[in-house]
Amino acid sequence: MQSEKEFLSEYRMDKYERPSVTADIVALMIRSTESENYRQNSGNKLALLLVKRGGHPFKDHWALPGGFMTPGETIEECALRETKEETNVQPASIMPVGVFSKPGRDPRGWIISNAYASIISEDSVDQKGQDDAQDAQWFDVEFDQTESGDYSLCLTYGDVRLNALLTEKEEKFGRTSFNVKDSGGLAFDHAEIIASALCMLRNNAKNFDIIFDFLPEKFTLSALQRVQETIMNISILPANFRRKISGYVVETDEYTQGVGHRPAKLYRRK
Amino acid sequence: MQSEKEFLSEYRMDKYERPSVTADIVALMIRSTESENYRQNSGNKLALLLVKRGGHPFKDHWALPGGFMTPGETIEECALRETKEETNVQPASIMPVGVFSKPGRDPRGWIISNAYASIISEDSVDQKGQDDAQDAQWFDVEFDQTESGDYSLCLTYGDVRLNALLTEKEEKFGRTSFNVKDSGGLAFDHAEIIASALCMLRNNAKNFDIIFDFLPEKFTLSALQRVQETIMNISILPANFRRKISGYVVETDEYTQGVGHRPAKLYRRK
DNA sequence: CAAATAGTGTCTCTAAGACAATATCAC
DNA sequence: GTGATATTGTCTTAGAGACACTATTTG
Repeated sequence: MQSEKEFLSEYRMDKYERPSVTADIVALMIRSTESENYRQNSGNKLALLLVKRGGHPFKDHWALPGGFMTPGETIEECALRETKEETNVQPASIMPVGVFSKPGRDPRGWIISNAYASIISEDSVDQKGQDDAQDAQWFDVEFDQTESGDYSLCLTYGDVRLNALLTEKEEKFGRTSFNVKDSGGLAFDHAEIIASALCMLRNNAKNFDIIFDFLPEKFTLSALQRVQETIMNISILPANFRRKISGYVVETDEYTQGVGHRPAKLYRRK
Repeated sequence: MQSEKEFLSEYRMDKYERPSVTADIVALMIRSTESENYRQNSGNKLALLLVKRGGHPFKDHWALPGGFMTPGETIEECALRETKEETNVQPASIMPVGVFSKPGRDPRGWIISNAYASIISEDSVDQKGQDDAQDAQWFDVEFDQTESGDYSLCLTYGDVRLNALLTEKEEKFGRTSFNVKDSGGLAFDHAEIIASALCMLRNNAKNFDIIFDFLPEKFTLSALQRVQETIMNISILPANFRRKISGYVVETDEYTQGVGHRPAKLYRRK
């Protein structure tokens, strides 16, 4: 009779074929857009980090940052490590998006992707340091449902414009999955991953689960409101937003200064 | 300059070390418990399928069914296949629970688990066929929060009683993760996986996302209500449940028969 | 008729959306 | 003062929970 110790010493991992496992990162940030009027608050745009692929496959196409899982780390640690490597920043939080494992999704072979959304707060990003370092750029994100029911994902950076088109495949357990009609030039199945992540982000923004992570520690309520509006692509009446959020924040005794209008109290997450 | 075709023909998958990937299945069913009174409707209990391990490691311990992912299938297909192999039944739906990849979680080596909850409707299970076939058994589930804030997971099948104890580690994005204080004899990190799945199940039962999958195509509203009550471990007033569910069901013109009291209309999912 | 579930109506309370009104700063 | 945002208050409406009541079957 074999003991467990004996069994383990003789166990061969290469008995079965194994896939390569990656973590792919949907790194998201909310950027403020300058307004022409010095009095007006800045607007907000959702931004997504893409990397231009330097090698095959999908050479010169834009792709999500990510990389292979290595022994001794969890898949979440892998996602954090990859985010840090590509953005030079510790994300405020990472959110699991799903496992993408359709055969043929990667021409190199059997590679399955664990997708994570990485929430980055604008103030923590060293815009310069990471921009010239490599072909990584923050793209503006537009993600809308068309009249026909399909979803249009539009990513722009300067003159570069990636326009993907997707159909809703299934809506289960609060997660939406997609079929890609047109990848818009994005590498692999990354259009599908991005759309899934954005849908999930919108769902989680409803209950204030992630909106704090886009902002620094202290923030105004209207900045927080703009984050939720930007993510969910809706507009909210300030009075109602304040009432709903009141249970999730605590006020500090600090105020904004020199904003050209009445200063706002700064709040902290409760 | 190398073309993509050339690159791919020379690409070696074994350049990096790779993990083994499994799908582990939290197969759940709602079993009706007989009542002593012929007039009373049957009660409900949540049941979970466990397999007694025949070989090392964790020989003779109870574990979740599951198995290694094979080339040419998605991880969801793998979960469906494994469920079918262990329960002899096509699950009504599978719900992703999470990826469990902590180093050391499996003594055999680098093995990461994709956990899925499989919802099985009672009428579809061939209780006998699968029971004597192997050491797979349906356990009654009790999952409660104690006064101290910890969670107690109690699984019983006849005289077998597995009693696990867990602490809440984190609650993010509507998902709860756990630390295992006492595995109760369950193999690997399966106590942690089961607790995560049950939490997620409760969350999804709120919005009626999964409760239909536990029942046959046609059902009474009170049966549906008992499913939600069983999963969420709460009790609901029938009048209020009917009002909330009314938008998600359509009535048929059939009724229950010979139940010892007023017959109920059968409904179908909308 | 009794026991049990099926099914309806209504009251209250809370929370969300709409909107009006006031407060306060930089210029 | 003007223009902008900050902040508060209130009206209305939708939905959830509680509860009382009626309906229908089997034995």
